[in-house]
Amino acid sequence: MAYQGISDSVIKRLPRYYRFLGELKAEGYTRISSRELSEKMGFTASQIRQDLNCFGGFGQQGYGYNIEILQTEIAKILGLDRRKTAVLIGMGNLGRALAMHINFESKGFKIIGLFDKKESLIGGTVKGMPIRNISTLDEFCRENLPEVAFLCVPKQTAGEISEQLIKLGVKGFWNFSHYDLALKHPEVTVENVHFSDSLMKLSYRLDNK
Amino acid sequence: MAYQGISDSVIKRLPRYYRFLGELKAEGYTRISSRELSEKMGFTASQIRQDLNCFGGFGQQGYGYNIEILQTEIAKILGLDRRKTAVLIGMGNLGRALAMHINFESKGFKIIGLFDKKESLIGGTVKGMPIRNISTLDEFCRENLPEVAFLCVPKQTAGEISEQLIKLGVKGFWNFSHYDLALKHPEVTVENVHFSDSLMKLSYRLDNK
DNA sequence: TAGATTGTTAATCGATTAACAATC
DNA sequence: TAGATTGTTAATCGATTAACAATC
Repeated sequence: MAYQGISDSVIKRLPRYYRFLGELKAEGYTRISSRELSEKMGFTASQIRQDLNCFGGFGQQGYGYNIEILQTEIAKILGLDRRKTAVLIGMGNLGRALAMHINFESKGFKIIGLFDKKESLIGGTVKGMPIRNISTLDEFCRENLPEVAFLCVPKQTAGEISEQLIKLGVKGFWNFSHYDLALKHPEVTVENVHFSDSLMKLSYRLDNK
Repeated sequence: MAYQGISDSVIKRLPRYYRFLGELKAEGYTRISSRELSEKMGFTASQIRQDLNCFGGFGQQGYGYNIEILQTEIAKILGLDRRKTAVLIGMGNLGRALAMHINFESKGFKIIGLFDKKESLIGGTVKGMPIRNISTLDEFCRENLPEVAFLCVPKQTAGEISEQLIKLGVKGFWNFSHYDLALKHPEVTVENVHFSDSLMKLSYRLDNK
């Protein structure tokens, strides 16, 4: 089931629904109405019903939504149940923090390879996985066919490496560099995390609230 | 100069303008038209002119925009020239990565204190700054009055600590936890960075492109 | 059945794009 | 002056909110 024509505005709210439903489930709730959910989440009830109805009628008139079922449906929509393989490029502080911190499995990803170019890092392990020499990336990818790459390298390196990865069949990037991947390669999926953009927004809002 | 009524849609594009103008400047350009900039950035020329005119007429008819001046103006709008003091709470992998990786000064921030509760971390240093015991946070804040906190603690801890910080006068948060600070404290400024939301969006788009 | 709440259509609001007069 | 390009108003498009009929 491939959805299309669903706007980004809707998609960006789905992880939040997923998270809140998980919390409600953990608190022992089994059902909830769009009005109650709206109060907890800060969206309007109307928006919640609109959003969910992009993907199907998960609710029941007069009753509301079954939390367990709804959360499972959203997980399916987000593709969390389909395991995607990933390589992590760049094992500096950030790459290491991601590798150690994040529960990738629960978000539908599995890291199958860690890479860096720095001699002092190569051969070390993180969470039991060896850090490989970036010079072996080509060979590794041809053998293991990762679908996605997490890019934790500086801007200067990002261009070359992403080019290489795309040729090797990588279809998506989680991009922490300031290299403008989406602009250069519109054919692949790019999700950016730009810390400095985020900080600048915070800066603006502190002064203009 | 406090702007208001400027929409979030506009604000979120400002860091990108700032970044691209910096690159153009580094490449030796001195002027650019909205049309040329639109081709480089992937926005429409119309949007660029609209965005910039929220804050003033920085261009010149028949000429375009002076890159140096425009970038400086955007820096002022974003408040990058006004130094805000910050404490970083939580020196696990993520907190450490941020402290080491990011050039806070150029984004208008200065970290004045690092905190954790873990005995093994306390007393260590990162970039020459000592990691302090979280139990001394109260005292430290009363003396040094940080304006902002970077929150790199797990969800369970985030509620209590943010409460404490708000009482101590902290006005803004860079929030990496899943604790819903903005919902609980609408009076403070909150900028969230949610890795898992970002990953889930990537997951969705991989399947539905 | 009566009450509640969804799914869905219509109305409103806001953001983006297009057009063009002002002006450098 | 003629050409270029902004600043700004008007038109369009999309997203959010409101309303309500369908239905559990």
